[in-house]
Amino acid sequence: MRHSTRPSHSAASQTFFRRVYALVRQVPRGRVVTYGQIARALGAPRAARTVGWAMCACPENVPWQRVVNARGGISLRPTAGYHEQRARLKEEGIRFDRAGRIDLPEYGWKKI
DNA sequence: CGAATGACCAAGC
DNA sequence: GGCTTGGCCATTC
Repeated sequence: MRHSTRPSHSAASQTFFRRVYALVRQVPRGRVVTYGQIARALGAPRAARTVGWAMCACPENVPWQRVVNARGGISLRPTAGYHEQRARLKEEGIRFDRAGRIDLPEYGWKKI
């Protein structure tokens, strides 16, 4: 559907960001995915940084807290955002080890 | 259009 | 286990 009267160029573009958000929205509660996984799933295995940039501008309907780095850690520096993400994940039942990292084999979203 | 940006990643010490 | 370095890439200015 959609013949969308897009202003011009890039109907296929749709912006990489948008696809990132669409994917993150599918991550179930209590599960996490990494930036690299998202990049690979979108066909851009080397665009993990871009995924991170996308999260920086992520809209409200996206469970951004479920996106962590390849080591199972929270990428945000120990700021308010860091504590909020950690609190939200704990609230979803996810446990952190002493180094503040998540066990990806256990909590990683299997579907991706 | 060139340069800067950034919530990454893998490899090396 | 932790810190540093170089490479990556879509988006913004």
